Amino acid sequence: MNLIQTNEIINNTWLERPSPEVAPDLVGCTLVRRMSNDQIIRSTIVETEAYAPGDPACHAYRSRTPRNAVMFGPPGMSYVYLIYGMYHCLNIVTDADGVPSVVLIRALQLESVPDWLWEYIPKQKSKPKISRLAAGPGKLCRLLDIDLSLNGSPLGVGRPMWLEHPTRQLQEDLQIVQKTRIGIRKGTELPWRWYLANCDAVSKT
DNA sequence: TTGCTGATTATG
DNA sequence: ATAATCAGCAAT
Repeated sequence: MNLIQTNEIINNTWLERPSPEVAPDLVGCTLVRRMSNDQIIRSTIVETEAYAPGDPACHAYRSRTPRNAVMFGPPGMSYVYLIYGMYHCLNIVTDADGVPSVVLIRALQLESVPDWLWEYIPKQKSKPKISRLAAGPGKLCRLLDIDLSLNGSPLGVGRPMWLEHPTRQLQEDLQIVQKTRIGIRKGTELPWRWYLANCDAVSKT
C-alpha cells in the first residue's frame, strides 16, 4: 500500500482544536521535512499522543516555564524538547493561542530512504529495516535531524517542516487504534494514543 | 547549589 | 534489566 500521495497542506485553523481531537486526525497525514541540504523527506505519521491542559503528564501541567513556553503559543508551531539527555521529541502545537495543547509524533513510516540519509543513522549491531528507522519519538527526530533549533518554529511550506492531509479516500480507509499513552508515569489512564493498525513502525507495548 | 527525574533507546 | 546522559525543576 502506498501511503504517500498528493496532498493538501494542513493549515493552522485545522490545528486549532484540542489535541485529543487533532491527534487521531494526524495519523495518516504526511510530515514533510526539508533537511539542511534542501532535500525533502516525506513520511507518514503512524502513531501520535495528545497532551492537554489538566493532564498531569503534560509538560505545562504545573505552570508556564521557559521549556514549555511554545506549548502556550498559537497552533502550527513545533514544540521540540530534549528527553533523557540524549533524544529529542517532536510535538505539533494545537488548540487556541494561550492553551497548552500538543500532539507528540511517536512514529513515522518512510516510503524510501535516500543513500545520503543513512549518515543520520548510527552504526548498530544489525542494520534496521526501513520500517523501523523512525519507530519511536527519539528515533524519528534523530533520523530527520530535528533538535532544539526547531523548537518554536512555525510549520509551513518552504519552512523546515510542514504537514499535509492524505486524500479523503485514504483517510477513510485507515484503521486507527486508540489506546492509553506509553512511557509516562502520570495520566496513564487517559486513552490519548492513536496508531495505525498493522503498522511495523508503531511501538510494540 | 544539589539531587533527582524523565513523553527514550540499544544492548545483555 | 540497565547504561547512556543532561536540562529542568524542586528542595536545600
